[in-house]
Parts: sequence; C-alpha cells; structure tokens
Amino acid sequence: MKKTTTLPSATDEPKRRRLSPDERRREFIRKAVELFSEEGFDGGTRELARKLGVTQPLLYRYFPSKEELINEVYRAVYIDRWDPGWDTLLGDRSLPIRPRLEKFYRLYTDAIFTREWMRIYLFSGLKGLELNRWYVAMVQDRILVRIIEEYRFEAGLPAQERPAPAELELAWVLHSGIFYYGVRKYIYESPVHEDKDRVIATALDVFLEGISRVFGTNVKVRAAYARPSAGAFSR
Amino acid sequence: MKKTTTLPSATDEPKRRRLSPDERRREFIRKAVELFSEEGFDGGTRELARKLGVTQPLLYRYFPSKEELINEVYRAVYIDRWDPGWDTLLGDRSLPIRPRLEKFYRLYTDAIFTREWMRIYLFSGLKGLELNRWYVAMVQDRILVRIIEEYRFEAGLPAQERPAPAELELAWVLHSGIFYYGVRKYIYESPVHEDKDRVIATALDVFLEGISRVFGTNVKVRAAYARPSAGAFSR
DNA sequence: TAGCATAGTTATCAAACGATAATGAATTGC
DNA sequence: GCAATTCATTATCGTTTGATAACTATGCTA
Repeated sequence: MKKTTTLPSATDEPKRRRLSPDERRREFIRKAVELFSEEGFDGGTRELARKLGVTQPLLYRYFPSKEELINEVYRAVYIDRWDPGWDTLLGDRSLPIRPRLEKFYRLYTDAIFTREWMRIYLFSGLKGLELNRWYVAMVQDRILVRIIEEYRFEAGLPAQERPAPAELELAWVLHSGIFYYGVRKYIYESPVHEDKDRVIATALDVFLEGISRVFGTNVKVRAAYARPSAGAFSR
Repeated sequence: MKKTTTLPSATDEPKRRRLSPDERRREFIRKAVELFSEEGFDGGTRELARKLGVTQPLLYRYFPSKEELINEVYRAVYIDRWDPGWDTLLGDRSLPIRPRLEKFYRLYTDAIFTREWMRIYLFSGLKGLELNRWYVAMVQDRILVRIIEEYRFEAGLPAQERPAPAELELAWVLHSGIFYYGVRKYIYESPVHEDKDRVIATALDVFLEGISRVFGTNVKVRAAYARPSAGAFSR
C-alpha cells in the first residue's frame, strides 16, 4: 500500500532530501564519528544510515567500502583536531616554561578530552594500526621532545641532539598522567576532580619541582603560578 | 568418503580427545582470553573452537551463552590476577615509603603489563561495563588512597578520614603515568625504555620529591634508593 | 516545461554470526 | 564385555553483516 505521489504537506518533511555530494559526504563522516565512537568500528552501516535518515546502500555512493569511511573518521579525529599552533606555543620562549606548559596542556586537553576523541583513539589503538604508532610518535616528537628541550634551556642545561631515553620516559609519565585523567572521565566515566586545569597545574608543579630536585637542576617553576588546592598535603 | 573406524596410528592424534569437563572448561576460558585479547569480544566462537581443536557447538555444553564465557574471561583477568598481598605490602611500615612503592609497582606491573591483560582491560573499558568502574574504584581505594595515607604518615602529617580530592588526583597522575608505559608497550607497541623498573623508580623519585616541595612537606625519599639514569637532566 | 544527470531508493546476495537439535563415539561402572 | 553415561560431532536455523544491481524521483538547466 504505497502512498500515491502527493505534494508534501506543510508538516511533512520531504521523503527525499537531496543534498550536495560534499554535504552528504561530510554528514556521513560526522555521524560515523558519533557512531563508531560509541559502538566501535563494528558499528553497523545500517545504523549509521538510520542516524542520517537515509538508506544503507547510499553509503556506497560516497565511500567504496566501510574501511574507507573509517579512514576518513581517523582523519577527522586524528589530523583535523591537531592544532599546529601547539608547536609554536611550546617553543615560545617569551613565556616561562611553567605557564607555557600550563597553557599548552589546557589547550591540548580542551581539544582531545571529549568522549568522541578518547573512544575513537582507544578503539583505533586496539586495532593496532600504523596510524596509531604514527600518532604516538608525533606526540613524542612534537610535544615531549619539545618539553624536554625547553626545560633544559630554561634550566641552563646544554642543548643536545635528542633527549636521553630516561628523559623521554619522564616526559611520558607526565603526559600520560594528564592524558589518563581524560580516560577516567570519558571512557570509564569515573568521578574525577572536576577542575581539569587545576589538576593539570598541580601535576605540572610536582613534575617540574620533582625533576629539578632529582636531577639537581634548579628552575624557578612555582612562583605565582602554582596554587595547590587548600589543604592538600599541607599542614 | 569417510575413514572406517581404525585404531589411531602412532603418528596420528586421535580424532576426538575427550577431556574432563573441568579441564575443557578451563581450556575454553584460557583460549578465550587469548582470542578476545586479540580480536576483542567480537571474536567468533568458531575461531575460538578452532584454536581448541574442537567444533563450535561444544562451547554451548560448557557455557549457556557467549556472554557467560566473556564473564569468565573477566574473572580470569580482573580478579584472578589481583594479588591481595599488595594491600599488606603497601601498608607495611617496616619498609620506608620509597622502596615500598618501588616494590609494589614492580609487582603490580609485573602482573598487569602483558599484552593480554592490557588489551582485555581496554576492550572491556570501552564496553562501558560496571565491572570497569568497579576496578577503577578498587585501584583508587586499595592503592591510591593507601599511598596517600602512607605518604602522609611518613611525612608526619595528620591522618585524615579520606584523602582530599586534589591528593587523589595527584596519586592518579603518578599511577597513570606508570600504567601508560604498559599501554605504549603492549597496545601501541611503540618503542619504550626497556628497563621498566628503572622508569618506575625515576617516576617515583620525581613524584615524591615533587610533592614534598610543592606541598611543603619534607620526606627523605631519595637516600640510596634513587639512582637516575646517568646524564638525564644532569650536567 | 521537457529532459537529463544523479541523489536516493528497493530488493537482494553471500558470508559470518550465535545458538539449537539430533546424532555419534569414547569412557565409566557393573 | 555390555550397557549407560556423556563428551563431542554434524547439520542447520534465523539474524545480521558489508556490499551490488537495478530502479525511482528530485532538482537543475535548456
């Protein structure tokens, strides 16, 4: 029993909404990020189509295979949300290292601490793709190595070709400590201290003070910036 | 064209190996941990059976559903690999806090830093199960809260009902920093500093020194224990 | 407004999935 | 050594999956 062709009434929305190929394609990717971040990459193409209000085979007009769609999702998450400005910020010596790192991690975590980003990141990590090793390498080269360089500069230590493995690992501990706050909040949905930037600030305090003591360097890191939560670990 | 019933020759293995229910059940769980840690929980029951050298319907003699098998996998990973001795170790005040933490994290990471554990943990985390929030809560209550208590004791700070949120977050940063070393190694398979225990030791140095400076407490933490890698951050 | 290009649909396929029922063979108890 | 028990098999079902082919109808343009 099919409706005969009728003019769409005022309340009805048209049965078929023709979108421009560009627009439709972007919609597919946008909704795919939503779907895959919730269901994983095993999320069905039919459910994806349902979210778009279209039928499933339409997907294959825009992407040759589901795998290709997934690649576009990677791009949307991994590449498009990486701000090249972070690089220059981390190297901006007009700002002391302490507030510089605080600002960087505020911006960086503002970008990646979303349920979508975190889940796509872990899902793709578990797939063991080359892409993930590439991202980890990028974090190391563009963030951690830079942090070490800038710390050494401010501490008056000689520049070096590349950081010692132990230094890198230490930077990883800091970075992971901050990163995992997002995992707890958005993956495990565990209760976390809600003031993200305060948590980051304290972590930076401890890290910078710690390495300056452990390695005998001496960097003024706390000055006016650090303001630990009242009562924590103090008498 | 079926073979008529013959005595199995010396080289042939018997077509059907009858195992005791207990043994077979354990085998199912053991191989399921292998399979699901690689493929995720969408790993097929047919492939699981193939790994065991049996047919797929046999699974349903031992488990009412795949979901029940998965629950047994959780148990095998989450519960069976948690050593209650860690609790007492963390509270053993005959050992100073510094080597105590070093020993604890050596044992703890020896237990969980395997490809199987790490991947099952993340896969199940992404499924958003209650179990995971339970585990995270257990880590917090049995490890992190204890670390804070013991630190405060050694620093001569007054005991408190429960740690301040900021203290907990700080402990999380340490814990996550160490934990993520395992993620990098076993999930992303990125190159890491191979001496795990050295990495942990250094992280503990920085953490303990850091908090003692940031929060004005004064705990002798380095003494003879800390021995940072030569050259790292030092002149 | 006729016609054309194409966005979107319906119908369908083969493969893989978890699960069930009926059958066969190895072990155990007598 | 026979019968009973039960471990393990074969055969198969109903869904769901990614993907293809053929058809429909929308909206632009001549």
